[in-house]
Amino acid sequence: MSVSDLSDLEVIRVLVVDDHPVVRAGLRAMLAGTVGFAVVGEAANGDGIAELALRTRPDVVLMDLRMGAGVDGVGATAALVALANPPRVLVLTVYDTDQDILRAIEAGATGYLLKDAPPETLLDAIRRAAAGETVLAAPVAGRLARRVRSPEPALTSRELEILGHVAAGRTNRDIATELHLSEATVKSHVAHIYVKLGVDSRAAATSTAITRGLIRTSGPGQTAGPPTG
Amino acid sequence: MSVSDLSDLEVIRVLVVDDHPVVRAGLRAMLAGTVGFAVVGEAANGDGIAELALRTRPDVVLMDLRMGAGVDGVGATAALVALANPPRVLVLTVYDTDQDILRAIEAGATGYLLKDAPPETLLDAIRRAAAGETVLAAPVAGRLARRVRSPEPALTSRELEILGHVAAGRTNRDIATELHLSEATVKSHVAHIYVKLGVDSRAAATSTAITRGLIRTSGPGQTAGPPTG
DNA sequence: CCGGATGTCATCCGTTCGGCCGATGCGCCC
DNA sequence: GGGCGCATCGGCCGAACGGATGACATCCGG
Repeated sequence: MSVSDLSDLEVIRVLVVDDHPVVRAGLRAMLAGTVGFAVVGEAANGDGIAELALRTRPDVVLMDLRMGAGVDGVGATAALVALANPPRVLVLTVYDTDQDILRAIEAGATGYLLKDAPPETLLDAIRRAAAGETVLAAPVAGRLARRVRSPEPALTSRELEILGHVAAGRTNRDIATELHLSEATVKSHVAHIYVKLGVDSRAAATSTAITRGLIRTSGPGQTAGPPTG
Repeated sequence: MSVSDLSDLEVIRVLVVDDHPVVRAGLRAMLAGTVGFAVVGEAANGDGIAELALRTRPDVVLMDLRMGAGVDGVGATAALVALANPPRVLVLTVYDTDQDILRAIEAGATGYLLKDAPPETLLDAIRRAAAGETVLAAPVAGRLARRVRSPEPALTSRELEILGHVAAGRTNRDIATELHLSEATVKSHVAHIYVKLGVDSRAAATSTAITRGLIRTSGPGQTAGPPTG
């Protein structure tokens, strides 16, 4: 009972959404040790984020993008900006891939920061976000600028689907069978993918797809079991 | 002036190495709010970590693995365990790939935790580590167990080299030329790689290599420049 | 000293790929 | 109505790939 009772005046009310307890503790500590900020709530994922926002009435929501379980950052951001009196959503993540950045901004995020940002930068960003200003981390801004200068053609959903199978090591024929297509059609899609990615082989396409976050790799979770003997 | 003056008795001295200010603040806050712990130092990377350890004399070092610049976690861990009176190194990271885990443990880490661990788990792990106990997060232990059950054959350095080129989209002939080899030799290596990875195409090998952290991808940094027109 | 792993090279052969040309149909927007 | 992007097909062909099999040299450890 102290700062948070000053009835919204001068104090920026912050809601922290991050699945890492350590990160939440860090943000809480940083904001508690600075005048002008009040952490009004926390969540480990996007589940019920709208209700939480209505209850805690934050000015700024610090949002992690990828969270282990539950609604992810993009979905939570979309849910928040759809509110009647939406808070500003400031994405705070370790990932700076084009895909993540674009999806977050499209979802309505006011800013995009990286977790390795120094405290002053972070505090300043929250203030700017609260004021309605768009704030982007330098590397993020660079990516967006580069993207505008040389717009990378977006893959269609069909192409992304095919790309996923290609990265999984499937042959054109396998993909054709699985998607109920002609092999010629698959080859056509693959050729288009190559052009758009600036690539000329399945391996290179796979590499590009993964590093750009175009496809979701199941990760090395299920080991294919090499010799298995 | 209080806890840290109790001359090493009852208090576990902790050194935090992490390139994220937010994470450092979080660990500091969590440990400061718990009796029996004292944060005696911080670092953003592994540079000069040995000297810092000698000066601050930590019982446990909380070590991040991948740090933006400077000496990485594995190197820092190795430097620490080589000291005369080495502190226990507890790796605290978000990555749970086989490669990261193995390299950290080989370097001499006492434990391996994931950053999404709840505070109690983390505090308990630090206590156990200080007592000399090996402590592994559940998912990490599972990976190691699975690896023991079905030991994944390690790729030789030559094979890793070839794999890197394969993942870059090079043809066998290109690789042969670049490495001054016969194309037959490259094919032979690639075949061995397939067997060891449990795979049968370059795309699948690329996918496996990246998700398992076997190769270092330059990332989507330098856009191949698709149509460039 | 011999077995095993590693690295090097070779031949053969069927399959797949990638590039190139073409075509049709559909929805959308100016 | 006429593009234009997208998705769907077809054929052709040279190059590359993947699998099988064998060979030889080196090095290391039992």
